Amino acid sequence: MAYRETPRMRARKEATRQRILDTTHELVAEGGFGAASVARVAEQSGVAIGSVYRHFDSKSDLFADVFRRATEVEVNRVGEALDTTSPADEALAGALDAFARRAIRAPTMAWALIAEPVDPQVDEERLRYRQAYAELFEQTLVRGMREGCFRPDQNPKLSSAATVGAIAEALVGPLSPAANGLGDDEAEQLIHDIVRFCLQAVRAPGGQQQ
Amino acid sequence: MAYRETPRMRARKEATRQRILDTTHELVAEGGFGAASVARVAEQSGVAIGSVYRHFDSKSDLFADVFRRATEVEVNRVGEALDTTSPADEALAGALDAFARRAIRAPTMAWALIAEPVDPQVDEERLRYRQAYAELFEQTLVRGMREGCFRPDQNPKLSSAATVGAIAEALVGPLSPAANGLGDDEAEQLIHDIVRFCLQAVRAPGGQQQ
Amino acid sequence: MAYRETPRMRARKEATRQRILDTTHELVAEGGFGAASVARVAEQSGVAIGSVYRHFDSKSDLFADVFRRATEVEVNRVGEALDTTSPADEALAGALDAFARRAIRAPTMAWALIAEPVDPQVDEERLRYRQAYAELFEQTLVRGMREGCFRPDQNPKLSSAATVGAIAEALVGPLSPAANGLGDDEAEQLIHDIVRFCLQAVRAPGGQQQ
Amino acid sequence: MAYRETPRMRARKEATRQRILDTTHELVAEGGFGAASVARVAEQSGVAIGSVYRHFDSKSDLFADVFRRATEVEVNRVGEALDTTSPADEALAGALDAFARRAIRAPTMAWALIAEPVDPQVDEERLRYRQAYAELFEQTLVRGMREGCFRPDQNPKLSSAATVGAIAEALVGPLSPAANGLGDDEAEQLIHDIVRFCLQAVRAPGGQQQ
DNA sequence: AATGAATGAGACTTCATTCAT
DNA sequence: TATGAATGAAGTCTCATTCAT
Repeated sequence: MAYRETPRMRARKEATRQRILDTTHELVAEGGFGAASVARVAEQSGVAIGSVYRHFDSKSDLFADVFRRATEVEVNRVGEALDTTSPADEALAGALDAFARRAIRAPTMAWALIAEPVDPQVDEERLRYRQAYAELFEQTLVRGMREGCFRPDQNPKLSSAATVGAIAEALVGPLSPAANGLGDDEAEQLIHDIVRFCLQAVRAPGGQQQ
Repeated sequence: MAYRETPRMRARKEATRQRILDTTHELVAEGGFGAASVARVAEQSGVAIGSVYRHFDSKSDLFADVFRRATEVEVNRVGEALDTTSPADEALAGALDAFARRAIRAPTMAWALIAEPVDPQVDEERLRYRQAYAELFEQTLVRGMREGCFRPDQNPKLSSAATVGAIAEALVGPLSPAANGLGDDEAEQLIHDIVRFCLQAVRAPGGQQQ
Repeated sequence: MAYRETPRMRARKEATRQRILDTTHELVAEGGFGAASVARVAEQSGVAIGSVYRHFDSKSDLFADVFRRATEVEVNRVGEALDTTSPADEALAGALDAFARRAIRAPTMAWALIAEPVDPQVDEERLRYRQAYAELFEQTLVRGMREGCFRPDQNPKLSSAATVGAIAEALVGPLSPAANGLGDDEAEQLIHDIVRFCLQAVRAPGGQQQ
Repeated sequence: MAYRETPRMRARKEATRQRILDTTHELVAEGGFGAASVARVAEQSGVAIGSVYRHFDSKSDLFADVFRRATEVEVNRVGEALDTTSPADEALAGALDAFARRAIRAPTMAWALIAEPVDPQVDEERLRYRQAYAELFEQTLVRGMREGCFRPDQNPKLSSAATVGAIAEALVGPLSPAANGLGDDEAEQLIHDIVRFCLQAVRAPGGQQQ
C-alpha cells in the first residue's frame, strides 16, 4: 500500500514544490527577493513553514531555483528572438526589443534578476544568467561581425554585458519611476530609444542606419 | 581650564566623525552597504555604538553621507574630464575612461553606488547622483550633437543613464570576479573596449572612427 | 503522524500565550507596565524573546491585551454589583465597595490601569475602559436621580470619572505604602470611608444617611 | 582675585541653576517628565550636559527639585485660598476652585505632578506633596467639622487624597482631550461641577446647598 | 567651573531555521 | 510526510552618566 501510493504522492509533492516556486516568484515580482520571507512564502503557498524546508534545503536554495527559472524564461525569449535567419542586426534588434519590453513591464522582477543583492548562491546563478546572455549575444554578434553589420573590432562578451546593463539602468534605474507611470506611447518611445542606443553601440560604422 | 580648547576638541570630534565615515566607506567598498552594520562600523572605528549616533542621526544619515561623499568624487572626476575645449567626443571618451577606470578599481563600491538597494534616503541621494551624471553627460552630448560628432536623434538623458548602466554592468557585473584578478593589460583592454562601446552608441553614423 | 494532533498543539500554543499574558500581568501588578520589558516577560514566561512576538504583533499589542483583560474583570465586577434591583444608592455603594476592595488589594495594578502612561494603543483601551465605567455608573446615577436618592443637578459622566479618580488616588496614592502594611480592620475602615466619600458626593441633599 | 570674584561667581552659578530648573519645568509642563531628557534640558538651558551635573547630582535630583518647586506653588495657592476667615466650606470651595482651575490650565503639568511615574526620588517628593495637601485640607476640614458644615464622621486625610484624585481624574483624565479644546464657558462649567462634587462629598448632610 | 564627546547597557523587533508532534 | 510553535542571534536606536580637556 505504501509503495503503490508513491507515484501519487510524488505528484503531489511536485505540485507543492511548484506552488512554492510560483508563490515566491510572485512575491519577488512584487517586491524583490527582500519581500519574500520564508513565512510569507509559506503562507501564500498554503503550506507550513516547515514544508518549505521539506522541498528546499534553505531559503537560498529556493531563491536560487526561483532565480534560475525566471532567468531561463528571459534567456529563452531572447534566444528565440535571436534564432532567426534574418540579418544579425535585425535579429539583435528583435532580441533587445523583447528584453526591454519585458523589463519595462515587470521592472521589479527585472531589477531583482539584474541587481538586487541576495546571497552568494543567487549571485552564482546570476553569473550563469549573465553568461547565458553573453553566449547568446555573442553568437549573434559574431555572426553579424562576419556578415559585416557589426563592428569587427569589439569584444562580444563585453558588448553583451554592457547591453544588459544599459537596458537595465535605462529602464529600471533612473527612469523607472517614470516608467511605472508611463503612457503606452512613451513606453514605446523609451523602448525604441534604448534599443537603438544598444544597437548603435555594436553596429559597424558604415552600417545601415535605423 | 575654562574652555579655550574647543578647537582641539572640535578637531577631535571631526576626526572621529571622519573615522566613522572612512570606516563605513571601507566596509561598503568591501561588501556593499549591506555589510556595514552600525555595530561593525563602530567596532572598526574604535568607538562605541552610541558614538556613531552622536555623529549621525541615524544609520540612513550615515549612509547618505558616505554615499554623497563617494559620489561627489566620482561626479567631480567625470565633470573635470568633460570640462575641456576638446571636441565633444574626445571629452566624452576621457570621461568614460575615468569612470570606467575607477569602477574597475573598486567594483563593489561602484555597484553599491549604482545599484545596491539601501533605503529611501540613499535612494534620494542616488537620484541626485544620477541626475548629476545625466546633466554632465547631457551637456557634452548636446554639444557634440551641435558639433555633429554625436547622433542628432537621441535622447541625451537616456543615453546618459544607459551609459552608466553599460559601464557598471560590464565592469562590476559578469566580469567583476575576473576583473579583480585582472592583469594590468587586460584591465586596460577592458576599459578601452567599454569606452568604445559607449562612445559608439552615441556617435553620429558618419563620425570619425576611433 | 500526519497532523491529527492539531488540537493538542493548539492547546499548547494557547497555554503559552496565556502564560505570557499571565506573566505580563504579574509584572505589571508588581511594577506597572514600565517594569514589563519584553525580555523580562520572555524570561519569566520561560520562552524566548522571539516567541513573545509569535503570539503578539508588538509589545503594544501585548500590553493592550493585558490591559483589556484586566479591565474587563474590573468592569464586570462593577457591572455585576450595579445589576441589582436594590435602590440605586445601595447598588452604587456595592459597586464602589467592590472597586475599592480590588484596588486596595492590587494597588500597583490599579494605578497601572488608571494612570500609568504607556503608549497610544493602551491609551485607547484606557479610554474604552473609562467609558465603560462612565456608562455603567451613568445608568445607575441616572436611575438614582430619577428615584430621588442622587442629586438631580449633576453631570453623571463627570461624577463617574471623579469617582474613579477619588478611589484611585485615595487608595493607591498617598495611602498605598501604608495600605500595603494595612491590617484587615484598617483596610476595611479605609474602604468604608472612601465609599462613603464617593457616595456622599452624588447623593441628594436630603437623602438617607449611611 | 580669586576670592573677590566668589560672590559674583556664586550669583552666576545660582542663576544657571535657576535657568536649568526653569527650563526643566517648561519641558515637563509641555510633555511630562518623560519629555525632559538631560540633553534637552541642557540644550534649552544654554548650558552643557556636564553643567547640569555640576548643579544636580543626578537627573533624579533635578526632577525632585523641579517637582518640589512646582508643587510648592500649587500647595501655596491652595493654602492661601484656605487661609481665610470665611466659613470652612466657602474656604474649601475657593481652594478647590483654585486647584481645578490651575489643573485645567496646565493639564500636562498637573498629570506629571499627580500621576506620572518617574523614579523613587520623585515618588518620595510626591508623597510629601500629597501629605502637604492632606495637612492643609485637614485643617480646614477639621475646622468645618467643628463649625458643623462638614460631616463629622470622615477621615480628613482620606477626604483630602480623594479630592485630589477626583479633580485630577475628572480634569486631566478622560475629559482632558476635551478640556484642551474646551471653550471658556464649558471650562467654567466643568470646574464648577467638579468643585461641587468634591464639596458635596465632605459637606454635612443638612448643610447649605450650593 | 565648564564643556560636550564618548560610553555602553538595554530597549524593541525580525526572521531563517529547527524539531517535537 | 506535514506542521507551525519555538528559537535566539543580530539589527537599530536611546539616553543617563562620565571624564579628559
